[in-house]
Amino acid sequence: MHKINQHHDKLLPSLVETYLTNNINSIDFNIFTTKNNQEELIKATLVAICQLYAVLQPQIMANQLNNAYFNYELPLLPVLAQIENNGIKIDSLALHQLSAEFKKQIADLSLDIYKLAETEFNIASPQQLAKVLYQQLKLGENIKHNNSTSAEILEEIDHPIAKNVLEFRKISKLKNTYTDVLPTLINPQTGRIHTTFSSTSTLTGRLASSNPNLQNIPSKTTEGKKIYNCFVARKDHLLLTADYSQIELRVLAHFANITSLIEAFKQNSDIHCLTASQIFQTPEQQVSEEQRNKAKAINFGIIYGISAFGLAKQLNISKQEASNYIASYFKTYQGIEQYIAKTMQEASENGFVKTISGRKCYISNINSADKILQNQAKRQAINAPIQGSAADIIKKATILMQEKLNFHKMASKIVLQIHDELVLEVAKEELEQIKVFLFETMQSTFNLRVPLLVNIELR
DNA sequence: CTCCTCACG
DNA sequence: ACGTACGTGAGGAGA
Repeated sequence: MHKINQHHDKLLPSLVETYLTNNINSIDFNIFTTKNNQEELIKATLVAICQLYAVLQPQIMANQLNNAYFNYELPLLPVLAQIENNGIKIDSLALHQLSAEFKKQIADLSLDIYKLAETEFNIASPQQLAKVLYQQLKLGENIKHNNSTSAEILEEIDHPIAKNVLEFRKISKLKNTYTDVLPTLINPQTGRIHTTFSSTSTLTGRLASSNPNLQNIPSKTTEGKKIYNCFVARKDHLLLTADYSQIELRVLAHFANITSLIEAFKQNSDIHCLTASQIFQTPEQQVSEEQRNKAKAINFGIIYGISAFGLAKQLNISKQEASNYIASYFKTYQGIEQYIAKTMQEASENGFVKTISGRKCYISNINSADKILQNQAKRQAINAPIQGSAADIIKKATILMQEKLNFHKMASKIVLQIHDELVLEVAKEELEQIKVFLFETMQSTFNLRVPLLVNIELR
Protein backbone atom coordinates (compact mmCIF):
# COMPACT_ATOMS: atom_id res chain seq x y z
CA MET A 1 0.00 0.00 0.00
CA HIS A 2 1.15 3.48 -0.86
CA LYS A 3 2.08 5.86 1.88
CA ILE A 4 -0.98 8.06 2.04
CA ASN A 5 -1.16 11.40 3.76
CA GLN A 6 -2.66 10.64 7.17
CA HIS A 7 -4.88 13.63 6.76
CA HIS A 8 -6.61 12.17 3.70
CA ASP A 9 -6.63 8.66 5.09
CA LYS A 10 -9.40 9.33 7.57
CA LEU A 11 -11.16 12.19 5.82
CA LEU A 12 -13.91 10.27 4.08
CA PRO A 13 -14.98 8.15 7.10
CA SER A 14 -15.04 11.26 9.24
CA LEU A 15 -17.18 13.14 6.69
CA VAL A 16 -19.55 10.21 6.45
CA GLU A 17 -19.85 10.13 10.21
CA THR A 18 -20.52 13.85 10.38
CA TYR A 19 -22.94 14.26 7.49
CA LEU A 20 -24.49 10.91 6.59
CA THR A 21 -25.32 9.09 9.81
CA ASN A 22 -28.88 10.43 9.87
CA ASN A 23 -29.40 9.77 6.20
CA ILE A 24 -31.94 7.04 5.37
CA ASN A 25 -29.61 5.69 2.69
CA SER A 26 -26.71 5.92 5.03
CA ILE A 27 -24.00 3.43 4.20
CA ASP A 28 -22.19 1.39 6.77
CA PHE A 29 -19.06 3.42 7.40
CA ASN A 30 -17.44 0.59 9.30
CA ILE A 31 -16.50 -0.64 5.85
CA PHE A 32 -13.70 1.95 5.83
CA THR A 33 -11.95 0.32 8.73
CA THR A 34 -12.06 -3.22 7.33
CA LYS A 35 -9.22 -3.65 4.91
CA ASN A 36 -9.89 -7.07 3.44
CA ASN A 37 -12.46 -6.32 0.74
CA GLN A 38 -11.03 -3.85 -1.77
CA GLU A 39 -14.02 -4.07 -4.14
CA GLU A 40 -16.56 -3.34 -1.40
CA LEU A 41 -14.40 -0.47 -0.21
CA ILE A 42 -14.34 1.17 -3.64
CA LYS A 43 -18.11 0.75 -4.03
CA ALA A 44 -18.77 2.22 -0.59
CA THR A 45 -16.39 5.08 -1.31
CA LEU A 46 -18.22 6.03 -4.49
CA VAL A 47 -21.62 5.83 -2.81
CA ALA A 48 -20.33 7.94 0.08
CA ILE A 49 -18.97 10.60 -2.26
CA CYS A 50 -22.28 10.85 -4.16
CA GLN A 51 -24.29 11.13 -0.96
CA LEU A 52 -21.88 13.64 0.53
CA TYR A 53 -22.17 15.76 -2.59
CA ALA A 54 -25.95 15.77 -2.29
CA VAL A 55 -25.70 16.98 1.30
CA LEU A 56 -22.79 19.41 0.94
CA GLN A 57 -23.45 21.02 -2.44
CA PRO A 58 -26.51 22.97 -1.18
CA GLN A 59 -24.37 24.16 1.73
CA ILE A 60 -21.84 25.61 -0.69
CA MET A 61 -24.70 27.58 -2.24
CA ALA A 62 -26.17 28.57 1.12
CA ASN A 63 -22.80 29.82 2.31
CA GLN A 64 -22.18 31.77 -0.90
CA LEU A 65 -19.05 29.80 -1.63
CA ASN A 66 -19.92 29.03 -5.27
CA ASN A 67 -17.21 31.18 -6.76
CA ALA A 68 -14.47 30.03 -4.39
CA TYR A 69 -15.41 26.38 -4.82
CA PHE A 70 -16.36 26.05 -8.49
CA ASN A 71 -13.95 28.57 -10.01
CA TYR A 72 -10.93 28.03 -7.74
CA GLU A 73 -10.77 24.93 -5.55
CA LEU A 74 -12.41 22.44 -7.88
CA PRO A 75 -10.46 23.29 -11.06
CA LEU A 76 -7.26 23.67 -9.03
CA LEU A 77 -7.43 20.12 -7.70
CA PRO A 78 -6.43 18.26 -10.92
CA VAL A 79 -3.74 20.88 -11.55
CA LEU A 80 -2.22 20.25 -8.12
CA ALA A 81 -2.38 16.50 -8.79
CA GLN A 82 -0.53 17.12 -12.05
CA ILE A 83 2.14 19.21 -10.31
CA GLU A 84 2.59 16.57 -7.58
CA ASN A 85 2.85 13.95 -10.26
CA ASN A 86 5.37 15.93 -12.29
CA GLY A 87 7.73 16.09 -9.32
CA ILE A 88 11.08 17.83 -9.39
CA LYS A 89 14.56 16.55 -10.04
CA ILE A 90 17.36 16.89 -7.50
CA ASP A 91 21.09 16.42 -7.80
CA SER A 92 21.51 13.83 -5.08
CA LEU A 93 25.28 13.50 -5.55
CA ALA A 94 25.69 17.22 -4.85
CA LEU A 95 23.39 16.91 -1.82
CA HIS A 96 25.48 14.03 -0.47
CA GLN A 97 28.62 16.11 -0.88
CA LEU A 98 26.95 18.99 0.97
CA SER A 99 25.98 16.62 3.79
CA ALA A 100 29.63 15.57 4.15
CA GLU A 101 30.76 19.20 4.12
CA PHE A 102 28.17 20.13 6.75
CA LYS A 103 29.13 17.12 8.90
CA LYS A 104 32.70 18.37 9.10
CA GLN A 105 31.62 21.93 9.92
CA ILE A 106 29.32 20.67 12.67
CA ALA A 107 32.12 18.58 14.19
CA ASP A 108 34.51 21.57 14.16
CA LEU A 109 31.91 23.90 15.66
CA SER A 110 31.07 21.35 18.36
CA LEU A 111 34.72 21.20 19.46
CA ASP A 112 34.93 25.01 19.60
CA ILE A 113 31.74 25.17 21.65
CA TYR A 114 32.86 22.47 24.12
CA LYS A 115 36.14 24.29 24.59
CA LEU A 116 34.44 27.62 25.27
CA ALA A 117 31.90 25.96 27.57
CA GLU A 118 34.62 23.91 29.26
CA THR A 119 32.18 20.99 29.15
CA GLU A 120 30.64 18.58 26.66
CA PHE A 121 26.87 18.65 26.30
CA ASN A 122 24.12 18.23 23.70
CA ILE A 123 24.22 21.55 21.84
CA ALA A 124 20.94 20.66 20.14
CA SER A 125 19.16 20.55 23.48
CA PRO A 126 17.75 24.02 24.31
CA GLN A 127 17.57 22.97 27.97
CA GLN A 128 21.23 21.96 28.24
CA LEU A 129 22.34 24.93 26.17
CA ALA A 130 20.44 27.40 28.36
CA LYS A 131 22.10 25.89 31.44
CA VAL A 132 25.55 26.33 29.94
CA LEU A 133 24.94 29.86 28.67
CA TYR A 134 22.92 31.37 31.48
CA GLN A 135 24.05 29.43 34.58
CA GLN A 136 27.61 28.24 33.97
CA LEU A 137 28.89 31.09 31.79
CA LYS A 138 26.49 33.67 33.27
CA LEU A 139 25.87 35.24 29.88
CA GLY A 140 22.96 37.46 28.90
CA GLU A 141 22.45 38.88 32.37
CA ASN A 142 21.63 42.27 30.89
CA ILE A 143 18.87 40.94 28.60
CA LYS A 144 15.53 39.35 29.36
CA HIS A 145 15.83 35.95 27.74
CA ASN A 146 13.45 33.78 29.80
CA ASN A 147 15.88 30.92 29.27
CA SER A 148 15.18 31.05 25.54
CA THR A 149 18.07 30.16 23.26
CA SER A 150 16.40 31.31 20.03
CA ALA A 151 18.50 32.96 17.35
CA GLU A 152 16.92 36.28 18.22
CA ILE A 153 18.30 36.08 21.78
CA LEU A 154 21.66 34.52 20.87
CA GLU A 155 22.33 37.37 18.45
CA GLU A 156 22.29 39.76 21.37
CA ILE A 157 24.86 37.82 23.37
CA ASP A 158 28.33 39.23 22.77
CA HIS A 159 30.44 36.12 23.25
CA PRO A 160 32.09 33.79 20.69
CA ILE A 161 30.12 30.80 21.96
CA ALA A 162 26.86 32.46 20.91
CA LYS A 163 28.13 32.93 17.35
CA ASN A 164 29.34 29.35 17.22
CA VAL A 165 26.01 28.03 18.46
CA LEU A 166 24.16 30.08 15.84
CA GLU A 167 26.39 28.65 13.14
CA PHE A 168 26.02 25.12 14.58
CA ARG A 169 22.24 25.49 14.55
CA LYS A 170 22.15 26.82 11.00
CA ILE A 171 24.28 24.03 9.55
CA SER A 172 22.54 21.31 11.60
CA LYS A 173 19.17 22.52 10.38
CA LEU A 174 20.26 22.41 6.75
CA LYS A 175 21.82 18.98 7.13
CA ASN A 176 19.06 17.32 9.18
CA THR A 177 16.11 18.77 7.32
CA TYR A 178 17.36 18.96 3.75
CA THR A 179 20.65 17.46 2.59
CA ASP A 180 20.29 14.21 4.59
CA VAL A 181 16.59 13.72 3.85
CA LEU A 182 15.87 14.83 0.29
CA PRO A 183 17.96 12.13 -1.47
CA THR A 184 16.04 9.43 0.45
CA LEU A 185 12.74 10.76 -0.90
CA ILE A 186 13.48 10.23 -4.56
CA ASN A 187 10.73 8.09 -6.05
CA PRO A 188 12.47 5.09 -7.66
CA GLN A 189 9.94 4.98 -10.51
CA THR A 190 10.26 8.62 -11.53
CA GLY A 191 13.68 9.49 -10.16
CA ARG A 192 12.14 12.67 -8.81
CA ILE A 193 10.77 14.18 -5.59
CA HIS A 194 6.99 14.43 -5.22
CA THR A 195 5.43 16.65 -2.59
CA THR A 196 1.80 16.59 -1.43
CA PHE A 197 -0.19 19.80 -1.69
CA SER A 198 -3.20 20.59 0.46
CA SER A 199 -5.52 23.40 -0.53
CA THR A 200 -7.72 23.13 2.54
CA SER A 201 -5.45 23.11 5.54
CA THR A 202 -4.65 26.79 5.98
CA LEU A 203 -6.69 29.57 7.53
CA THR A 204 -6.21 31.88 4.58
CA GLY A 205 -6.47 29.57 1.57
CA ARG A 206 -2.78 29.32 0.89
CA LEU A 207 -1.49 25.93 -0.17
CA ALA A 208 0.45 23.77 2.23
CA SER A 209 3.18 21.43 1.03
CA SER A 210 4.28 18.34 2.95
CA ASN A 211 6.20 15.06 2.75
CA PRO A 212 8.44 16.82 1.91
CA ASN A 213 7.59 20.47 2.29
CA LEU A 214 8.97 22.00 -0.92
CA GLN A 215 7.79 25.50 -0.04
CA ASN A 216 10.59 26.10 2.46
CA ILE A 217 13.70 25.08 0.56
CA PRO A 218 16.58 27.28 1.81
CA SER A 219 17.59 30.11 -0.48
CA LYS A 220 18.53 33.05 1.67
CA THR A 221 21.98 32.32 3.12
CA THR A 222 25.13 31.30 1.28
CA GLU A 223 24.83 27.69 2.50
CA GLY A 224 21.09 27.74 1.82
CA LYS A 225 21.69 28.71 -1.80
CA LYS A 226 23.86 25.63 -2.19
CA ILE A 227 20.84 23.48 -1.33
CA TYR A 228 18.53 25.50 -3.55
CA ASN A 229 20.93 24.90 -6.43
CA CYS A 230 20.55 21.13 -6.02
CA PHE A 231 17.03 21.44 -7.46
CA VAL A 232 17.67 21.01 -11.16
CA ALA A 233 16.00 20.48 -14.51
CA ARG A 234 16.27 17.28 -16.50
CA LYS A 235 18.25 17.04 -19.73
CA ASP A 236 17.47 19.71 -22.34
CA HIS A 237 15.31 21.57 -19.85
CA LEU A 238 15.69 24.63 -17.62
CA LEU A 239 14.16 25.63 -14.30
CA LEU A 240 12.28 28.89 -14.58
CA THR A 241 10.66 30.82 -11.75
CA ALA A 242 7.94 33.43 -12.12
CA ASP A 243 7.02 35.39 -9.01
CA TYR A 244 4.55 38.15 -8.30
CA SER A 245 6.25 41.34 -7.19
CA GLN A 246 4.89 42.58 -3.84
CA ILE A 247 1.54 40.99 -4.45
CA GLU A 248 0.30 41.46 -0.89
CA LEU A 249 1.02 45.19 -0.81
CA ARG A 250 -0.73 45.50 -4.16
CA VAL A 251 -3.75 43.64 -2.79
CA LEU A 252 -3.76 46.01 0.19
CA ALA A 253 -3.61 49.05 -2.10
CA HIS A 254 -6.52 47.60 -4.07
CA PHE A 255 -8.73 46.74 -1.10
CA ALA A 256 -8.08 49.89 0.89
CA ASN A 257 -8.24 51.91 -2.36
CA ILE A 258 -5.36 54.22 -1.46
CA THR A 259 -4.81 56.64 -4.33
CA SER A 260 -1.16 57.42 -3.65
CA LEU A 261 -0.25 53.74 -3.24
CA ILE A 262 -2.14 52.83 -6.40
CA GLU A 263 -0.36 55.58 -8.33
CA ALA A 264 3.00 54.42 -7.00
CA PHE A 265 2.38 50.89 -8.24
CA LYS A 266 1.13 52.20 -11.60
CA GLN A 267 4.41 54.05 -12.00
CA ASN A 268 6.36 51.05 -10.78
CA SER A 269 8.15 53.07 -8.10
CA ASP A 270 10.25 51.60 -5.32
CA ILE A 271 7.41 51.39 -2.79
CA HIS A 272 9.60 51.08 0.32
CA CYS A 273 11.71 54.04 -0.75
CA LEU A 274 8.60 56.09 -1.41
CA THR A 275 7.16 55.17 1.99
CA ALA A 276 10.45 56.11 3.67
CA SER A 277 10.51 59.41 1.86
CA GLN A 278 7.02 60.25 3.15
CA ILE A 279 7.51 59.03 6.73
CA PHE A 280 10.92 60.62 7.20
CA GLN A 281 10.14 63.75 5.19
CA THR A 282 13.13 63.16 2.95
CA PRO A 283 13.41 63.49 -0.84
CA GLU A 284 13.38 60.03 -2.44
CA GLN A 285 16.93 60.41 -3.75
CA GLN A 286 18.21 61.05 -0.22
CA VAL A 287 16.50 58.12 1.50
CA SER A 288 19.16 56.09 3.32
CA GLU A 289 19.41 52.31 3.34
CA GLU A 290 18.38 52.30 7.00
CA GLN A 291 15.33 54.47 6.36
CA ARG A 292 14.26 52.26 3.48
CA ASN A 293 14.62 49.14 5.64
CA LYS A 294 12.46 50.72 8.32
CA ALA A 295 9.81 51.63 5.78
CA LYS A 296 9.94 48.09 4.43
CA ALA A 297 9.34 46.69 7.92
CA ILE A 298 6.38 49.04 8.36
CA ASN A 299 4.89 48.00 5.02
CA PHE A 300 5.21 44.35 6.03
CA GLY A 301 3.88 45.16 9.47
CA ILE A 302 0.70 46.66 8.04
CA ILE A 303 0.01 43.40 6.23
CA TYR A 304 0.57 41.45 9.46
CA GLY A 305 -1.87 43.64 11.40
CA ILE A 306 0.66 46.07 12.82
CA SER A 307 1.29 46.74 16.50
CA ALA A 308 3.74 49.18 18.04
CA PHE A 309 5.25 46.35 20.06
CA GLY A 310 5.76 44.10 17.04
CA LEU A 311 7.32 46.87 14.97
CA ALA A 312 9.53 47.95 17.88
CA LYS A 313 10.80 44.40 18.29
CA GLN A 314 11.39 43.97 14.58
CA LEU A 315 13.36 47.21 14.24
CA ASN A 316 14.92 47.13 17.70
CA ILE A 317 13.56 50.57 18.54
CA SER A 318 11.43 51.89 21.40
CA LYS A 319 7.71 51.26 21.41
CA GLN A 320 7.13 55.01 21.40
CA GLU A 321 9.24 55.46 18.29
CA ALA A 322 7.42 52.59 16.58
CA SER A 323 4.14 54.16 17.55
CA ASN A 324 5.21 57.44 15.93
CA TYR A 325 6.16 55.67 12.70
CA ILE A 326 2.77 53.96 12.54
CA ALA A 327 0.95 57.25 13.07
CA SER A 328 3.08 58.79 10.37
CA TYR A 329 2.30 55.91 8.03
CA PHE A 330 -1.45 56.28 8.57
CA LYS A 331 -1.13 60.00 7.87
CA THR A 332 0.79 59.32 4.67
CA TYR A 333 -1.62 56.73 3.34
CA GLN A 334 -4.99 58.17 4.27
CA GLY A 335 -7.59 55.42 4.25
CA ILE A 336 -5.49 52.54 5.60
CA GLU A 337 -6.57 53.13 9.17
CA GLN A 338 -10.21 53.24 8.14
CA TYR A 339 -9.81 50.09 6.06
CA ILE A 340 -8.31 48.29 9.05
CA ALA A 341 -11.17 49.40 11.32
CA LYS A 342 -13.75 48.33 8.75
CA THR A 343 -12.16 44.89 8.35
CA MET A 344 -12.02 44.32 12.10
CA GLN A 345 -15.66 45.27 12.44
CA GLU A 346 -16.64 42.93 9.63
CA ALA A 347 -14.78 40.12 11.37
CA SER A 348 -16.45 40.91 14.67
CA GLU A 349 -19.97 40.98 13.17
CA ASN A 350 -19.66 37.90 10.92
CA GLY A 351 -16.99 35.83 12.62
CA PHE A 352 -15.16 35.68 9.30
CA VAL A 353 -13.50 37.86 6.66
CA LYS A 354 -13.54 37.23 2.92
CA THR A 355 -10.90 37.00 0.23
CA ILE A 356 -11.29 38.21 -3.34
CA SER A 357 -12.73 34.83 -4.45
CA GLY A 358 -15.32 34.92 -1.69
CA ARG A 359 -13.50 32.36 0.43
CA LYS A 360 -14.37 32.82 4.08
CA CYS A 361 -11.59 32.94 6.65
CA TYR A 362 -13.05 32.20 10.07
CA ILE A 363 -11.50 34.23 12.87
CA SER A 364 -12.44 32.22 15.92
CA ASN A 365 -11.36 34.50 18.77
CA ILE A 366 -12.43 37.81 17.31
CA ASN A 367 -15.02 38.36 20.08
CA SER A 368 -13.09 36.62 22.84
CA ALA A 369 -13.16 38.13 26.32
CA ASP A 370 -9.44 37.37 26.52
CA LYS A 371 -7.83 40.56 25.17
CA ILE A 372 -4.64 38.78 24.16
CA LEU A 373 -6.56 36.27 22.06
CA GLN A 374 -8.80 39.00 20.70
CA ASN A 375 -5.86 41.18 19.64
CA GLN A 376 -4.27 38.19 17.95
CA ALA A 377 -7.57 37.55 16.15
CA LYS A 378 -7.70 41.18 15.04
CA ARG A 379 -4.29 40.86 13.42
CA GLN A 380 -5.42 37.66 11.73
CA ALA A 381 -8.52 39.46 10.48
CA ILE A 382 -6.34 42.11 8.84
CA ASN A 383 -3.87 39.65 7.38
CA ALA A 384 -6.25 36.95 6.13
CA PRO A 385 -7.98 38.85 3.29
CA ILE A 386 -4.61 40.07 2.03
CA GLN A 387 -2.71 36.80 2.25
CA GLY A 388 -5.79 34.86 1.15
CA SER A 389 -6.53 37.04 -1.86
CA ALA A 390 -2.93 36.77 -2.98
CA ALA A 391 -3.42 32.98 -2.69
CA ASP A 392 -6.59 33.25 -4.80
CA ILE A 393 -4.75 35.19 -7.48
CA ILE A 394 -1.96 32.66 -7.85
CA LYS A 395 -4.42 29.76 -7.71
CA LYS A 396 -6.32 31.26 -10.64
CA ALA A 397 -3.05 31.91 -12.47
CA THR A 398 -1.92 28.31 -11.84
CA ILE A 399 -5.17 26.94 -13.30
CA LEU A 400 -4.95 29.22 -16.36
CA MET A 401 -1.28 28.45 -16.93
CA GLN A 402 -1.90 24.69 -16.86
CA GLU A 403 -4.81 25.18 -19.30
CA LYS A 404 -2.46 27.04 -21.62
CA LEU A 405 0.20 24.32 -21.38
CA ASN A 406 -2.45 21.70 -22.19
CA PHE A 407 -4.04 23.66 -25.04
CA HIS A 408 -0.72 24.25 -26.79
CA LYS A 409 0.50 20.72 -25.99
CA MET A 410 3.67 22.10 -24.43
CA ALA A 411 6.36 19.76 -23.09
CA SER A 412 7.13 22.16 -20.23
CA LYS A 413 5.64 21.44 -16.82
CA ILE A 414 4.74 23.31 -13.65
CA VAL A 415 6.80 21.69 -10.89
CA LEU A 416 6.21 23.89 -7.82
CA GLN A 417 3.99 26.62 -6.41
CA ILE A 418 5.57 28.61 -3.59
CA HIS A 419 2.88 31.08 -2.45
CA ASP A 420 3.63 33.92 -4.87
CA GLU A 421 5.77 31.99 -7.33
CA LEU A 422 5.44 29.29 -9.97
CA VAL A 423 8.42 27.11 -10.86
CA LEU A 424 8.43 25.44 -14.27
CA GLU A 425 10.65 22.86 -15.87
CA VAL A 426 10.86 24.30 -19.35
CA ALA A 427 11.90 22.52 -22.52
CA LYS A 428 14.73 24.64 -23.92
CA GLU A 429 13.07 25.24 -27.27
CA GLU A 430 9.91 26.45 -25.50
CA LEU A 431 11.62 28.99 -23.27
CA GLU A 432 10.58 32.19 -25.04
CA GLN A 433 7.02 31.00 -25.58
CA ILE A 434 6.66 29.95 -21.93
CA LYS A 435 7.90 33.34 -20.73
CA VAL A 436 5.25 35.05 -22.84
CA PHE A 437 2.55 32.71 -21.49
CA LEU A 438 3.64 33.33 -17.91
CA PHE A 439 3.60 37.12 -18.25
CA GLU A 440 0.26 37.04 -20.04
CA THR A 441 -1.47 34.69 -17.64
CA MET A 442 -0.11 35.82 -14.32
CA GLN A 443 -0.32 39.56 -14.96
CA SER A 444 -3.82 39.56 -16.43
CA THR A 445 -5.40 37.01 -14.09
CA PHE A 446 -7.09 39.82 -12.17
CA ASN A 447 -7.97 43.38 -12.96
CA LEU A 448 -7.19 45.11 -9.70
CA ARG A 449 -6.89 48.85 -9.19
CA VAL A 450 -3.15 48.23 -9.42
CA PRO A 451 -1.24 46.34 -12.08
CA LEU A 452 0.12 42.90 -11.21
CA LEU A 453 3.84 42.65 -11.95
CA VAL A 454 5.66 39.37 -12.54
CA ASN A 455 9.41 38.76 -12.47
CA ILE A 456 10.77 35.81 -14.40
CA GLU A 457 14.18 34.31 -13.80
CA LEU A 458 16.14 31.27 -14.87
CA ARG A 459 17.73 29.46 -12.01
C1' DC B 1 2.86 13.83 22.43
C1' DT B 2 4.22 18.85 23.28
C1' DC B 3 7.65 22.31 23.15
C1' DC B 4 11.32 24.79 21.03
C1' DT B 5 13.57 26.16 17.12
C1' DC B 6 13.97 27.53 12.32
C1' DA B 7 13.41 26.83 7.02
C1' DC B 8 10.19 29.52 3.59
C1' DG B 9 6.55 33.29 1.63
C1' DA C 1 -0.61 46.67 32.85
C1' DC C 2 -0.66 43.10 29.99
C1' DG C 3 1.97 40.07 25.86
C1' DT C 4 1.52 40.41 20.49
C1' DA C 5 3.95 41.21 14.54
C1' DC C 6 0.81 37.00 9.49
C1' DG C 7 0.75 32.02 7.37
C1' DT C 8 2.92 27.24 7.08
C1' DG C 9 5.85 22.04 8.04
C1' DA C 10 9.78 19.40 10.00
C1' DG C 11 13.37 17.73 13.21
C1' DG C 12 15.18 16.93 17.83
C1' DA C 13 14.71 16.89 22.86
C1' DG C 14 12.43 15.44 26.73
C1' DA C 15 8.52 13.75 29.28
